[in-house]
Amino acid sequence: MPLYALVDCNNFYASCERLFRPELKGRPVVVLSNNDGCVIARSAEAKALGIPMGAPAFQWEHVFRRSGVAVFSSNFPLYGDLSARIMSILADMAPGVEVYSIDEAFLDLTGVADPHALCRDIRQRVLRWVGIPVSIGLARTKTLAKLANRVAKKQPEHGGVFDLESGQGAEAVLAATEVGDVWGIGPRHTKRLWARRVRTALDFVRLPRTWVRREMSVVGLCTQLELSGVSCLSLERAAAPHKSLLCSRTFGRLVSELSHLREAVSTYAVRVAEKLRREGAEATAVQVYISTPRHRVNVAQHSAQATVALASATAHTPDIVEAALRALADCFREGFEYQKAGVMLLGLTPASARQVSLLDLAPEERQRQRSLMATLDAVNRRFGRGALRYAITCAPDRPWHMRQMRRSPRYTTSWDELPRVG
DNA sequence: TCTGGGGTCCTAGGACCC
DNA sequence: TCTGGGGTCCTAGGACCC
Repeated sequence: MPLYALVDCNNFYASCERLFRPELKGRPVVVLSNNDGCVIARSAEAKALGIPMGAPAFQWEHVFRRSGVAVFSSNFPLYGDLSARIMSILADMAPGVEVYSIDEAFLDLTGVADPHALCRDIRQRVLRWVGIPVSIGLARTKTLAKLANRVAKKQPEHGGVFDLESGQGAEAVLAATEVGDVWGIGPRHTKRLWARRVRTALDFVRLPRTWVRREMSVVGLCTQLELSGVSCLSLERAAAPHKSLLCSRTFGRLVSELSHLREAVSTYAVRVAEKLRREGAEATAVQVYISTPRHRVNVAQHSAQATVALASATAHTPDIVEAALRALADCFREGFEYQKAGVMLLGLTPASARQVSLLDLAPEERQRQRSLMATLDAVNRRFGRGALRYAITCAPDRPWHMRQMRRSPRYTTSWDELPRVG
């Protein structure tokens, strides 16, 4: 029988921030999304104050003040660095690891003699070496391991590790879990399931397979089978190459001028092209989207997207910027106040295995472009992002720049911001 | 005044081909 | 009166995840 573990960092971003501010132990901590828009992580104390996930920050400002909540802008370089340290510990200790997200990993513990003991050791080591508390759930399928993880988190008496295969088994846990809390069942399906009086994970398992297949596609069926103990999802040891890459931002304030949108879109195009080269990939199409605020009534709304195909697969920034600006011209309408824009690269292929096309540049010209980009990336790595910049992406302090008023120092990823000792 | 960013997969329907 | 059928590819939209 297969055995999976799900390792999940507790309140990851909040735990990261607290790591460097020990005086915040026991105090409520929240981390805000980009643009300081909404709450994306909460310490246990912040949860106890009733602050929900995704809460708009401005609506909770009074609670932050009244209850002495430590509020941080998000600091993804810091979280990414701590995540990498944790993942490398897992890779050392477990036979198979799938890094599922920045704060989660599945382990394949099939055949391990004492999996529960191993998980306790993992938990101890991550806590001691990195300082981040994790919870671990064990079960015969990934979806059940997710469920077991919830139990490990919610019931401290288990010491942070819960094994669904021992004790009274899965059924009691399924009966005690709301169907919407199951991994793979989102708000839409939850609503429809409630309408059919399906309230718990156990109710869901007992639905006819044919109904689940028809109404929730093979994805829903897979979830149902996994909950019943039949493993459909296997461990993906190697990360699959990306099929698309995106850079998008909400603006610091609304933008109606095309020239500002062109600056923003160019900036995002440059950024996403850097990601593309870091992955060793090339794109075959560029998609741009722009939109006005979602949450307003009585204001003219407009959102649009346009896709421009590239002549051939490329990772050359000027080509990508040019295509993005053409797509933007297709989307843009005069007279609207835009709040957000994004640039997506589609049809990604490995740079090493490119298709030869009649429209291709001469090989020497392509080589010239590649060395130019490699030089650019090297300079920006060495001297910081934006050391070498395209003219159109423009200087700091543009009106569309996002707000980020409360960022913590980049303790582990920026020489200027290392923590001081003594 | 103020509501994130970055992904994946599935399905239905249309275009197109033979 | 009668107006094929099957396959593939692409796209848009929906749903989910963290």
